[in-house]
Amino acid sequence: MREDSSILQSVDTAISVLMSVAKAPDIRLSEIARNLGETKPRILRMLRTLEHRGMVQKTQKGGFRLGNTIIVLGTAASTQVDLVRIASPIMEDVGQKVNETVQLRIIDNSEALCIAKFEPTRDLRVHAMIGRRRPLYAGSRKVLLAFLPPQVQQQMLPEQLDRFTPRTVTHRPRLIAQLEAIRKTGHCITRGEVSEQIVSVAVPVLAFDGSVIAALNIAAPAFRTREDDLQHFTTLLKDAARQISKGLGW
Amino acid sequence: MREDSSILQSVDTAISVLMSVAKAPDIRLSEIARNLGETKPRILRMLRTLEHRGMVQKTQKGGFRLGNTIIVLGTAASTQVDLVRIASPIMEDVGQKVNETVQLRIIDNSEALCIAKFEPTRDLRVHAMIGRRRPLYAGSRKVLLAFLPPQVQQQMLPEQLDRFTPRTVTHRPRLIAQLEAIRKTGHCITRGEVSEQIVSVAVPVLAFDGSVIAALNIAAPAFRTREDDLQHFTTLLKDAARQISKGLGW
DNA sequence: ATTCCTGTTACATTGAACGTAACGCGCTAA
DNA sequence: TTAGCGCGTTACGTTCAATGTAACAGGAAT
Repeated sequence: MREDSSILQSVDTAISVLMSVAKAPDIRLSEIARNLGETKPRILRMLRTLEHRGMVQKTQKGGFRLGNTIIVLGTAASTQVDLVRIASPIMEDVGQKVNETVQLRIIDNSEALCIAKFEPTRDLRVHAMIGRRRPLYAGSRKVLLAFLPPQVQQQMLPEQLDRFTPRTVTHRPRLIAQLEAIRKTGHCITRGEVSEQIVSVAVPVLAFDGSVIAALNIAAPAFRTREDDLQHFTTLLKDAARQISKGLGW
Repeated sequence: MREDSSILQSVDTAISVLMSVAKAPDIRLSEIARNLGETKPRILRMLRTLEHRGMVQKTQKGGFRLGNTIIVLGTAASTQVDLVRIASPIMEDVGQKVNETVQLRIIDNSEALCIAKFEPTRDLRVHAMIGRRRPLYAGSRKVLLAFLPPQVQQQMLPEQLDRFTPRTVTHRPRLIAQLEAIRKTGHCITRGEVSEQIVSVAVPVLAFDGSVIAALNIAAPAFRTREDDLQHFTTLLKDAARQISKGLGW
């Protein structure tokens, strides 16, 4: 684990502070310091600086939460990141049609990171959350792995494949075989690999150069999803992914 | 202009770099350095650090734009900042009813800052933008000034009140008189003070302690807005503001 | 071939950022 | 009441992280 010398430590830990506040609203100075293993004066200086720029703000209780500047930056980011900007209306469209949850996920730091979502208004639905990270090997998000060179796949996978449910694939050769199947069919259907009673269909989204940059998926409660629904989902997703890829210049 | 000693300069300018990227997508390293009056190696280190954490990312052209981490933080901020979280659905509701643009603005750094918006789908509509800053004295956003102590009002106003249109109020005593009227009626209607042919109605939003923390407004093209529409807007806005204030604990 | 941009690296200097220690304050418990 | 413990905060002397300078390589335009 070589620390890159061209990284500014104070900026880096200021970002860590920001992430701490994002994760736990109303968090206190001391707790941030404890979590990050830093001294209180240091974190105090960080928070003062961040507050001065509106990145965080004090709450009535004396804790901290994210500030207005972050909202402004976040809005700007949504229009700047091509993938999110282009995919959002298309995801909305698919979501309305199937009345189920749609998510867009990318590989980030050897994990799957949700960067856009659509949730239907019905009472019982699969919950999705922008910013949530999950392992790459469990659930339909494994499409993200499928089209990578085998060597890179290995780097992305942890030593140990943790089990979430009885259906989680923790056997490496079995996973490799599944990836092969995904490459053949161009999509991935999983049932209850991460949460019981949830089925998910995912397809890859291609970047301008033809590489896989994201996975687009529909997740739904198993009890109301029949086999022909899954076929329908797959068709819709493949079409949507094609539109997104086209928007990205592929 | 004393520089506060408890502010970390490298973090502070890293935030400035972030703002530069937000303002101008695809901006290049050299341009950021030029705009901020910093050296290239310094900005290079900033960008490397920010990129390493996903706050910015390189574009195909070699420039920089905001990254995925900012999207994640922005989403978290929207749920953490009470004002935005509570106001959003209410604004949506008002916007649907009147089929015109609704905005929520706060005072930030002696300017009005838009932190939430609703835009109707119709072709001709008033454009709104989260993050846009405008002077406090022009247009219906002057409600933000109306309920401040006179001394603070003076601090918020620039030396010179710039003119946007023939209708912009640049005469200080006239502005003071208008603020008095706003305090009496509890709302503000302006016509073409910032852009010709746009009318705007705004009401104050009260925080948990009864202070004015935001202005909620509807902006519409003048030609399709009759006098009784404005009355209708005012009624809706006052009701919406009351709901938001209640949600904030007032 | 020359000029003028980029982005980048190397390195010696220095002051910004650091940790330690101590403080005041508001709790809760004794 | 007193003691204890957590909080946020301040002051200060030390030090190494961050800095600017200078020089470099590559590309585009002249």
